[in-house]
Amino acid sequence: MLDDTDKRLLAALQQNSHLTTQELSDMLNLSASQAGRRRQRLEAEGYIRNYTARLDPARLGLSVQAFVQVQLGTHGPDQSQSFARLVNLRPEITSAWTLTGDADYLLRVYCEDLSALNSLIHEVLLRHEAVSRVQSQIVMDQFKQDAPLPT
Amino acid sequence: MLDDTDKRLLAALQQNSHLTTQELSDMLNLSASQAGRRRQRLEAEGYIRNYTARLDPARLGLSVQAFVQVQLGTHGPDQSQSFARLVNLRPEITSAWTLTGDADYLLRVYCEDLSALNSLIHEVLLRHEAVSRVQSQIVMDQFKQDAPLPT
DNA sequence: GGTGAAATCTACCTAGG
DNA sequence: CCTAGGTAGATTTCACC
Repeated sequence: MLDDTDKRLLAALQQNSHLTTQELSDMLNLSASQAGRRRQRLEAEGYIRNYTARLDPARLGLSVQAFVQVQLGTHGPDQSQSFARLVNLRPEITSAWTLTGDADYLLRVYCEDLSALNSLIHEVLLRHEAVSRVQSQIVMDQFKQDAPLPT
Repeated sequence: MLDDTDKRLLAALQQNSHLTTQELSDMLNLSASQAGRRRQRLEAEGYIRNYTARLDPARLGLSVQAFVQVQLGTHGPDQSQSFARLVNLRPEITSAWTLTGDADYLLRVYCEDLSALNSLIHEVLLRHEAVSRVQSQIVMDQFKQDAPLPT
């Protein structure tokens, strides 16, 4: 199980994974070798899935973010698989979840502009045979952003 | 602007930010010094916001993920600020967005179990004076997960 | 908890277009 | 003059004590 120091270490790495073991050890009141050893143990035990770089969407020219809810009209496994393949092909769709409810999907999308979002909805999603309804909501502001997981 | 090598570098770092400059240079057919320099330049120009560790929610005992939509009944700036403060206080809420529509919020939450989610909804969110409606959908499956941003 | 060898990063230097 | 590749000193990691 995780003690309090483990939790603080995981919280710190979620905010900045480029902390050195020396910096970590200062934050946790540990020696550098102990901080490094804890990090290795938490990685080996599967608490840390991977280390990633977060980009700035606006800096990349991706000015429109949206969540798109999709409902399928026909609910067979074939339709679901075909829809999943479509989702995986589209780079604007960065994440996709299956939600409780009747074949209800939630997509997170990043587009250059509104017309690209509309094109995705009308010329890609609604064109798919199994899709019965699409509803999008554009993100105006993200006022809490990827806070550390509650441990 | 970004050339093709920059884009591939950013895509690689989004999937594994612990790649060494040597590994990056192999992937990009560059020398190690050039790969490191490009990385520095992209950081300095603001394309990379930060480097983070992604944890495994299930490994941490967070077995329930959900998206919660919240509508406020009264729409003044005071109510919004008060609601934003509440959101920031709750560790289960890891992200929060303001969406198009009338004071409509989307929250991403991670809970230990269903009862913790219900407690968050009924004893925290619905207790707030400005909240008029709360609708939650539980994540059954994430079939696309934080793909690299389309560059 | 500490230490040292190995790996890694990065500032500087040189070469080529 | 700008971009690419090489090198060496400094930093960081990690296996061992």
